[in-house]
Amino acid sequence: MSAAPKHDVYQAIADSSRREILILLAKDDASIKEICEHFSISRTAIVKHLNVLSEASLVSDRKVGRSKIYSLQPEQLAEVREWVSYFEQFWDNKLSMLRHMVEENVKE
Amino acid sequence: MSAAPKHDVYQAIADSSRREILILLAKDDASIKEICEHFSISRTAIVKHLNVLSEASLVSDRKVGRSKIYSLQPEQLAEVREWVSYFEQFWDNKLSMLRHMVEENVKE
DNA sequence: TAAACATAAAACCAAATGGTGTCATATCAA
DNA sequence: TTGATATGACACCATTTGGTTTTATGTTTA
Repeated sequence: MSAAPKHDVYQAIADSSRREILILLAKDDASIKEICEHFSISRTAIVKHLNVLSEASLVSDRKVGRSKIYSLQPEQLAEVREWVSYFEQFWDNKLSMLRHMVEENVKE
Repeated sequence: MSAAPKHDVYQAIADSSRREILILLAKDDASIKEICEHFSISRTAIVKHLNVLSEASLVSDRKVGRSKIYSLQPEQLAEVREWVSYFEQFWDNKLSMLRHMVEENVKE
């Protein structure tokens, strides 16, 4: 569907600032300036984090006037979800059993 | 429940060698030597990865004779699963809706 | 006891990471 | 047109990361 991401999604979500940015964007699209207002670090640092998220295809952006608006694009998180779910059988409980059963049935 | 991990779980799973080690340990406990046999990097590098996983409480170890046996301890992955699942509502489908509904009911 | 084995520990290194500050460019508004 | 605003682009820095090699220690086993 798209070029191989330079930064993989695991690396992208390894940083807590980047995870916070994703949570922010889940609530609403935001410009760089708006995102910066939620953090104490410099704009340059935020932009770097946004670039990492962008390379991992976790966000998209569009230019509007002099603003650059970022949107959440969470599809790549599915890879993480699937990787983690492999391990659920080892720490398990009724809930994850049910989830596994449901997913297996749906896939068929 | 336990001391705060020095390395958090997101950082621990950010590296692909460490993810592979976890997959390996999911199949069976293994000594450092056995783990090394699955990789081309040096034993020292493997030991460092194991230390990171250990600090994140994703593995435990026990000494048996001259061997050190590592075991998977996947409970901390629940944090990642929960974080990721927050985003499912933004990309997913009937399946995640069902999952969310099921979980909400179970928790009550 | 001596050789072989499995791990531990330390010193070192290049590159990546997460951060900074400064200056330039484009756009909007008065 | 001019000033304020929002972003882009650099250059720089300290620390961490992922890797190496070398040397030492503890444990079997022949």
